[in-house]
Amino acid sequence: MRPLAGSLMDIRFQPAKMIDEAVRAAARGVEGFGEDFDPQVRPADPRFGDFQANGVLPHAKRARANPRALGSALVEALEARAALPGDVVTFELAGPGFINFRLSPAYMDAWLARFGSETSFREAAGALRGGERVVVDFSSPNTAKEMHVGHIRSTVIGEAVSRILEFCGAEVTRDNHLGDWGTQFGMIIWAIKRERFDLDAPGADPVAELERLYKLGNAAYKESAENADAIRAELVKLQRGDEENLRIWQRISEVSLAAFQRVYDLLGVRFDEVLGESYYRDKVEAVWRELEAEGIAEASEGALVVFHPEHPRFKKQPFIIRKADGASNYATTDLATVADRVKRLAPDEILYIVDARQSDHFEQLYLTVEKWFRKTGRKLPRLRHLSFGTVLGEDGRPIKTKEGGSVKLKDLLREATVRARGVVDEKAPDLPEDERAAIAEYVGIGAVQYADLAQNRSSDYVFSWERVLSLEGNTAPYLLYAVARIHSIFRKAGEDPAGAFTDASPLETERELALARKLIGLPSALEQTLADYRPHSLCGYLYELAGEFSGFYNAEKVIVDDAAVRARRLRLCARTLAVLETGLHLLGLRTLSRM
RNA sequence: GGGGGUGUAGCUCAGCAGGAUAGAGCAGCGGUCUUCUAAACCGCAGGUCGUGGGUUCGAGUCCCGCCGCCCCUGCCA
Repeated sequence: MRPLAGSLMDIRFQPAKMIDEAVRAAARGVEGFGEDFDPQVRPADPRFGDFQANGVLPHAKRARANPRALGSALVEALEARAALPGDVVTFELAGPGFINFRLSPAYMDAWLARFGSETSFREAAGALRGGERVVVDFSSPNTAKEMHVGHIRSTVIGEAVSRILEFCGAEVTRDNHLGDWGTQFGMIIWAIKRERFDLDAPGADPVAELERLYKLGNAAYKESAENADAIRAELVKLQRGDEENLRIWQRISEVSLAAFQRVYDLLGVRFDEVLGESYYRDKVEAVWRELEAEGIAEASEGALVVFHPEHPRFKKQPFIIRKADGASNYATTDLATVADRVKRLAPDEILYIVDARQSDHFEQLYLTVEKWFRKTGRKLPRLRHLSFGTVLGEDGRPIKTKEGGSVKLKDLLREATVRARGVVDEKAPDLPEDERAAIAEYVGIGAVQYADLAQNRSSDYVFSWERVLSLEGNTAPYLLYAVARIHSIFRKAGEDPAGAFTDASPLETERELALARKLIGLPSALEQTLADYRPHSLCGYLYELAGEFSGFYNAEKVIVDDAAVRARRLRLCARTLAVLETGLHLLGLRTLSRM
């Protein structure tokens, strides 16, 4: 005999799944439902319950049946099966044919007892994406240049998506696909040699020096044909493997990476692989050879291109994989990259966290890879371009400095910290200096990360310091404050959030139940976030949870004399803390115990 | 010209494969600190969901037309 789908002895991390399975099983025995019936179990408006099944309505429509009649037959079958006993969840037919489900307070207590820490959440969530291998391609700055605001969304979203995937059981490879083999190197190398610039003593701000040298070379290139020839010659020497130029190039990469790493450390970003375009330089020949041999690529206007005759647009718009001058471009390296990743890592999915302007490029890349891999018998992973919009200034134009240049990421993060410091000094002047500095960094940088993540990634967003660092609304400071307040409660109570709270009496008040309901919504929030890789879903959930907590905190005294009430409220606090901290960590933020 | 994105409250945004009375925050107005952090909470007010059709029991969500803004459209990435 199969164990019951739900019982207080066997608490599932995802109550929605428990309900879904029970409804499907019940439907199999009811006239009018087929195997294809999808109950469409969703989190519900609290007015109606914890979950609702909407599937009866569209099913009745297809079957030209009365939805109420179908619905009540299904509800009866559900009652008869006892897979969802009344001490676990109650349900009823409502409205035109919805089925509303309400988890019992006893079930909520049991859930809170069973799942209580980042570790237990991680274990349970591991089923969501267990066994999948995913490559996440993100950040990808160009060496010899500063990281600027243009890199922030890719970096922050990529890290958050990676963390969430890992948390849900996937085996993730984070790859920083650096732009480290471009034409800029001819200019820089030329300028470095001319200045006899010492790359081993590059000064306080090495990347700024590199940018200066690049500009010098760039100006010289335009200045005279003689310079231009010399600069091109340096690039050719590098690409042919000239030892000195390769050594300079290598040093430039090291200096750049060290600077990137400082930004990554602030943002909590790490990579498993840093394979820039240079890594693929001996792999592009094979791409050209294979695509030509398979008849996928053709010569056109001197270049090697791929057309897709079956596609309305790409039958005319070429995917250029070799320039007329014989050089590779990013299409070439992206093709080589997919082949290399498939060979080494055999991923099920590759995610490209790249801005929306490059969607044509990725569409063409996928079409090409599909044909190429099919013909050559390679395993085709799912390829997904997770596009995102532009960061705009308050004038609605892409964000720039007053001078019109691009805003450097390290300057942005520094300004965030400085601004946050001002608030900390005002709000918490009694804390020691070093702690105020730490709070300012966590809050300031977290605020910038969060502002980016809380926004639906597909739209542009307007960056405003006032809103980012606001202490109200869906912001990092608000969430971090909620976390700090909960820590404070435990300090005051002299208890440990990791405690067992065995004395806890059953949840009772409306506020308690509402908060518990929201806590149990974590799995649904993770699922929804993963469904389309949109971290703002998780942000929205955390914000609602923090709001629910604030309401609870304001209405119900936690530290009370009655030991049982105190224990159950402390347990709610501990669980809220665990979910908030888990969620914020998944987004890449660092949390605080005081602020 | 073709394609993609976007248009929801004064502002910034949510609204999950169509589902129950469209939600937040800011700004505005009014309340709440002798009690666990007031960086908080509670309340009031604010909407022809760009626009015109269509599909159906039901449309902010799907389809078609139109309008505004952003972006892409052969050798940058």
